[in-house]
Amino acid sequence: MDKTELFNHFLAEKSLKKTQGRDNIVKTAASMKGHFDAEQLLSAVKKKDSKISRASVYRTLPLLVKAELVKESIQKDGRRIYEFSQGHGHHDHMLCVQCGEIIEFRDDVIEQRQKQIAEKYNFKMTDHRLEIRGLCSKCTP
Amino acid sequence: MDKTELFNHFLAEKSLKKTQGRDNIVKTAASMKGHFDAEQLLSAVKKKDSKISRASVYRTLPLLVKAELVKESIQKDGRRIYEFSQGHGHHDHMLCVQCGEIIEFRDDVIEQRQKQIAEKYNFKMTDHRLEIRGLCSKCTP
DNA sequence: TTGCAAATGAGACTCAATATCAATACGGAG
DNA sequence: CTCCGTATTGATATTGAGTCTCATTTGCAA
Ligand SMILES: [Zn+2]
Ligand SMILES: [Zn+2]
Ligand SMILES: [Zn+2]
Ligand SMILES: [Zn+2]
Repeated sequence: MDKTELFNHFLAEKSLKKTQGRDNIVKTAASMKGHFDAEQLLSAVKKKDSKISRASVYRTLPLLVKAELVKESIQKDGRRIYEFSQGHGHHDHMLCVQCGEIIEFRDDVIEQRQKQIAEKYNFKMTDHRLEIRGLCSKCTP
Repeated sequence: MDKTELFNHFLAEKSLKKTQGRDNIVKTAASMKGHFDAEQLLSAVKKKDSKISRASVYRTLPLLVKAELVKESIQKDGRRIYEFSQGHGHHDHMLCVQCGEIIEFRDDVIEQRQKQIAEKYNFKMTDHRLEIRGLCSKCTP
């Protein structure tokens, strides 16, 4: 089942309607390489449907996040960025404050440890976000 | 050396001036319990000096962060929140999405592991942020 | 004290994100 | 398939945290 279909199932489950706008948005999001923000996605969608509105993109992005097709993260300046989940599952980020490069990683020790910590506090973890900031190898003097 | 003095030293080092406004802001920040945002701090400072401007608070907060007297974090909605460093050092957060409670924790296994991951990528970590989201014990059905 | 750069207050401004609302399009009932 | 109620949309106004501007004030060193 491909990503677009998955989204249609999600819409059906939630009694939301399958519309041309939403379809264009998922397909475009799926075609984005790497990280993008709402405005970049809007521009991209406009190439297919010049009448799409900014509001529709801003309204659809949270749906894609809920459907787990898109991952949202928040930068230091508070702006939201997204990336389409190309099936490579959960991962965390290292962000270079100099050149902006984003390195993705996944460490099972950390993942596991978080579960243990949550348990210790009787906290029911739904998700988490780990961002390591600093300088990447290219930017280290 | 108390926190206010520490800030004065910081100002001197950076050739910044010690002013009444900055003094009121540090002292007020130091008296804040738990987490607060810029507007809450502004209100609090206004009780001592009704003429303090929003801009001064917004200009001073980054100084407090640089001076390591205040810790800044960014919420899921992009807003910045702060907390005065009562000397209890680095810690990460668990945030209850239901009631908003913030649980602080520190886990050395995770702290250590992050250093190792950064090293593996020749990444020079300056700081990091880990936020675990979910439901606290009081909000679990 | 004097002089000047730094800092301030007040408010204009920015810009991502949200809200509004009339017009439109979806999709289930018939 | 057609009809109808409602979810969705586009266009635009509005919000709100945070930043910028600039005339005025303040700190501080000579
Ligand atoms: Zn993780
Ligand atoms: Zn870099
Ligand atoms: Zn940590
Ligand atoms: Zn709770």
